[in-house]
Amino acid sequence: MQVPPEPKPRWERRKDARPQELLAAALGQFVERGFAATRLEDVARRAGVSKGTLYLYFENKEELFKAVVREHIVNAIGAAEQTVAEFDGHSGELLRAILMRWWDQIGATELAGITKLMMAEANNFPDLAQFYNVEVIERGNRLISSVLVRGIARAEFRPHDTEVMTAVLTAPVLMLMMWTHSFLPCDMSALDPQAYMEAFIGMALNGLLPPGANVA
Amino acid sequence: MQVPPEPKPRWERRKDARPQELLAAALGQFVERGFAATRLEDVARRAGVSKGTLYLYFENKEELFKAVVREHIVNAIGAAEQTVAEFDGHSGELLRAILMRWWDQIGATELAGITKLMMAEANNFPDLAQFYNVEVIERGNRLISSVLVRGIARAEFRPHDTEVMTAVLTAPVLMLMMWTHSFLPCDMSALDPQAYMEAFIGMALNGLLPPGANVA
Amino acid sequence: MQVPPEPKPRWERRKDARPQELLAAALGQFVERGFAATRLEDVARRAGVSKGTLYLYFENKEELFKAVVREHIVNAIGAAEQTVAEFDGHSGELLRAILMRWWDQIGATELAGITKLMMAEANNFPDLAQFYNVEVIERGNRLISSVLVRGIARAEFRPHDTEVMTAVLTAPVLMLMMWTHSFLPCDMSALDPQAYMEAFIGMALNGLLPPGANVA
Amino acid sequence: MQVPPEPKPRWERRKDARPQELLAAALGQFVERGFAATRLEDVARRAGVSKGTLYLYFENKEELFKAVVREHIVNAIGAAEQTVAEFDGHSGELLRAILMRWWDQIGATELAGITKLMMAEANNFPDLAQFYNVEVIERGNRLISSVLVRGIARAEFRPHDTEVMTAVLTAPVLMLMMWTHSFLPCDMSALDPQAYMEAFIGMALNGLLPPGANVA
DNA sequence: CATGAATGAGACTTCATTCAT
DNA sequence: AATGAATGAAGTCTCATTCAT
Repeated sequence: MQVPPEPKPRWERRKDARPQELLAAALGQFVERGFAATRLEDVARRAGVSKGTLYLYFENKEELFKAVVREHIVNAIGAAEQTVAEFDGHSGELLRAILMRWWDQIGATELAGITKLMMAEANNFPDLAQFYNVEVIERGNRLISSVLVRGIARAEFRPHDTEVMTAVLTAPVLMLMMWTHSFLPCDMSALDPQAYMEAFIGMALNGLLPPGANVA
Repeated sequence: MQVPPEPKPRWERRKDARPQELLAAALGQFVERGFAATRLEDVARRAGVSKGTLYLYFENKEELFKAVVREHIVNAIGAAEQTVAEFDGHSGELLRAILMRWWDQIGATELAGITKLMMAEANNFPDLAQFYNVEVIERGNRLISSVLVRGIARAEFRPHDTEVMTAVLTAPVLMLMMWTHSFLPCDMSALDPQAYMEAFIGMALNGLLPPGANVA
Repeated sequence: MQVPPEPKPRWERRKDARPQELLAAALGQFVERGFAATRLEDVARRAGVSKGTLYLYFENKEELFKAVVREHIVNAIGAAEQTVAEFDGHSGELLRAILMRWWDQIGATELAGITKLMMAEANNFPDLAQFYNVEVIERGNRLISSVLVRGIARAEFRPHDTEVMTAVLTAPVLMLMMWTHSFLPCDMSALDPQAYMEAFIGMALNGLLPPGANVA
Repeated sequence: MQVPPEPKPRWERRKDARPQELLAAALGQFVERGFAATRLEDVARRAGVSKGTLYLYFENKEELFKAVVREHIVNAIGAAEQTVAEFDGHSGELLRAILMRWWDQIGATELAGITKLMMAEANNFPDLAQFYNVEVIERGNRLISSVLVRGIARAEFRPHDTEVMTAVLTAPVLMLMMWTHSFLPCDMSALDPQAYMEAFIGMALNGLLPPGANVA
């Protein structure tokens, strides 16, 4: 016999769902306007609540932003770390998989706006920068680096400085996110992200192969 | 015989110099704070004039910013176009030269802050975005593309979509500028620009070579 | 034979105790922060209930405050009136007793904070001022005055305007309360209340004695 | 021949007078409402300027308040110090003079509201309390104490602890100020300040005289 | 009885822009 | 040409009070 999960009264369900709704609204607004230019009143309106309600759930604007990042970005990194740990094949394929997945799950979504926002405003909000650096950047870089180290160890990549190469390899992806959320929305020069990613990864893998392994 | 241009009295020369001083002050402030966060009062103080004086020379904040861009960025592109037109050698070398020069003359200087600023705030200031896109981005992209076209035509590069590859190739440089003016000042992970540029260009040229031309 | 009042079941006793707990919490918060600056949320938290509960027992902030005053201050005055009625000795001793008792039972306790609060905020909350004036001030003044009248009648005090002298005599005590709850907490100049009260009463009694009765 | 003082242009005169106007408006508003309850917008309206103008002259609300105190209170103390230094007569007369003058120049004026305000809100604004304690209270107390010391030295006062007595003697004056700006405005019990001061000073001087010197 | 989520008016503070001098 | 005083809209955050559950 099934005991249906006791349905919470609407009012309480509301309470539980509220933070998610607020975070979703905040994400949208932050992505559209940036951190400084986002008005909490707009976030509230977007979530269908009053200004004051935001402060029931988040201490202030910065904490609201951090919550958005934790909710949407930090989790995704954990999943990627899992993938790397379990992968069993050519490091070039692993690198391709990780980068494409980064693009697909973050870069191609609204979330890329957060990455762009951080690059754009880190300077003006040192606390946020510190937070994001620890929770996202350093952790993400470690992930990419580990793939490069693996590739070199297995003689699938030519030897190189993996720290620097990590910066080089992440740059085009980051840049594509930036691009997508800066000039592209002003409907300037169209740019096909898939083609861009393919071109970049093709070139990169090619450039990483050990001497003599270059192929068409 | 040449008649030397009558030397202006000092106070009048000062009058002519005034806009330059204002632009220099504005550049510094924009780079440090970004467009929105720059207060005209700070620009004025930095230039040693009053707030009102700014409005004698520039209609408003946006026009002041455009003037900064014209003064410092647009000119540099013209010079680079010259270089390309006159170059006579392997396209890989030309590409390397153009990219390194971009880095040295813009990326490594205060001016990179403008590039970063535009990526960061284009969304919030569509007029600026439009202006910058026409005057800087499209023109700069045409320059890189022309080098790729040249390389393919001379069979020095493998065939590829030059538009996309331009985006890919500019990304790491742009990204390094962004980086330098976003997280690095918060003294996070140090990153050696020279090493970064070398790694990137090395990889890129390697990846662009025609099949079979790969070398150590 | 007395039939003891039927003992209420525990949960109901708790119900009866609830207002007392709320008043205690309110007293503490009002004393610490003042009337305007006290947040009902803090009162509620301090009492271990929710904000809404306060409104079940008290119509609003002002009524809550009035209840605190009635509970803690008004009662004390009644007791003092009793003492005066029953006293049988030199009026100087009676005055000393009343003043010392006022200090010991109110001034030296948390309750002095209410006196201070009223002086501080009467102006901004005329309704509270009116209430406090009738329930506390006028009644208290009548008490002191009656002692002075008694002293003059018995030729134990020199003749004087008892209304004015009441104000003069209450001033140092009131001031000590104010002091204790304004600058002293900021740990400024220490001041020994006992010494202060002794000095004041000694001087006052001395000043009140009939001509020729001055003693060391 | 008289050279009329060159009349400043209206605009500049305005600038010079502006801070005084603002301080006057602020004084009035602070006295009427207290510190926390004073809205800067009201101060501005009272001075006939816009809200923003206040911030041209004073960094924030606290600095505005400090400026009011410096302008109106601190100066008065200096003058009183002068009087004491120059006085040549019985210390009782000096004490009477100082206290009456304090009342006349501060207590009976709008400025008493500042004294009341500080007692009322010192607790909630520790920075202001600190400032006021150093600039006003300690300095004022030193002044009174010095008179008592003088009186004892000249055998015009009975020996006593001058620190404590200073607190006792200032209390009635302070209290009268408090009174005037707390309950009296609510037009409660009238109280004649002159009679109050006379009664207090008479009693106090009487109480301070050396043993045996008591007179009618 | 009790809860606590929600509201919304209102406070301080900032800054691009104007304009009398 | 230059000043700098003045404006006022806008943004973050607070809190007494209400009300559905």
